[in-house]
Amino acid sequence: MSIDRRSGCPINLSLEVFGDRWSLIILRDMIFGGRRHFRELLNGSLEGIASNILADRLKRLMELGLLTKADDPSHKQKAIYSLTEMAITLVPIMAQLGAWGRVWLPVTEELSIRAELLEKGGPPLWEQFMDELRHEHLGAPSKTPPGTPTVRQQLRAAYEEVVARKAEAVTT
Amino acid sequence: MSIDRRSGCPINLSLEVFGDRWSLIILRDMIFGGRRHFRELLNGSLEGIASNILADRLKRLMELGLLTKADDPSHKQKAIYSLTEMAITLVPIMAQLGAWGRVWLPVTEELSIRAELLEKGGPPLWEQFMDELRHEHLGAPSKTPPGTPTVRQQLRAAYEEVVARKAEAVTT
DNA sequence: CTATCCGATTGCATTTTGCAATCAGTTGCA
DNA sequence: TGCAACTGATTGCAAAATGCAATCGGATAG
Repeated sequence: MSIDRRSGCPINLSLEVFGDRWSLIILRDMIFGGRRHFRELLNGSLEGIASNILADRLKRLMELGLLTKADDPSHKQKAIYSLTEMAITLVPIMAQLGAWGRVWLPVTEELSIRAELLEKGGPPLWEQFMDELRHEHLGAPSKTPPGTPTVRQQLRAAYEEVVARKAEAVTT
Repeated sequence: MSIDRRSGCPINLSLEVFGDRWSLIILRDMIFGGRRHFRELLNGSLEGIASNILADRLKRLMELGLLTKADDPSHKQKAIYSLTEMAITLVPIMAQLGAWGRVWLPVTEELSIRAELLEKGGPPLWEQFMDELRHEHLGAPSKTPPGTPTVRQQLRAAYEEVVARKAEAVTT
């Protein structure tokens, strides 16, 4: 499978890669949610993707060079999906999409806190995050000093904090 | 028409707005190509959009608050479409999409030179461009000093330069 | 032995898209 | 006045994509 190439315009070609309702959602869950397995992506996604669509998109994203698949050594039937450098460099796009959506669309606070953190951190934080993803998915040596909290930890902590605050607001 | 709201995630909601093959192409032609009329969008797009799809997307983008429509005083049948602030703030997303596509996809040089210029100019150039779009589409006073070449002029000049150089390469 | 989990695949109904033809009203020109 | 060209669309129809539920054979845990 390859893209249609309706034109050689970079924006058009980018849209041909992930200008559909699911490809970028899957990549979002892998990048920000840390999901690597079929079932994690199937059941973990808030939006409820169908299994046939998920299978099709994973295949497509592999053929386009955004993902790779490998056997999970812990389980003969499990496949583990990894992001390629091509997919990791989508982080700035994700950050901008999140920032725009947060301003203009009816987002929920729990889910937009990550976009806010990513926006506030700016390009340096994006770089740190991409470095971590290269470490996780490509086995690259991490350049961040030991002891530094990972971006994913920060994102998770920010999310938990909002959820806890909301729960408290209900009980009081 | 409103979006489905499969989830309150900013990235998901952004995708629900322009996660299809045409909406962002139309906005690209309006933003970078300066097109404001139905026929300009129909015939000018490199990708060849069908008229029914164009009509549908224009309607949808209006309902979502990204475009407005007004009568063209010069012609009783002409409609002129304008970008809203919501659409103008897509410029950073367009820039990132273009930058990513330029690196990873088989873009043509003529069409990617604009993405390159936008990338090199960075956020300050994006801001200047958005200011110009607010002037053109919203009637806002322009903050750029008189005499400064507009971003669209720069984009056009860069494009012409590449085309001319290519033509020369053929004849020599 | 069996219930559960694994990554998918199948069949089918619904929705979206692509394409060509066409619409009624407006305009420019002879 | 007449007529061709142009305006923003709309219609009908075929093809493709999507959504949904059920199911597959193999692997694993108890």
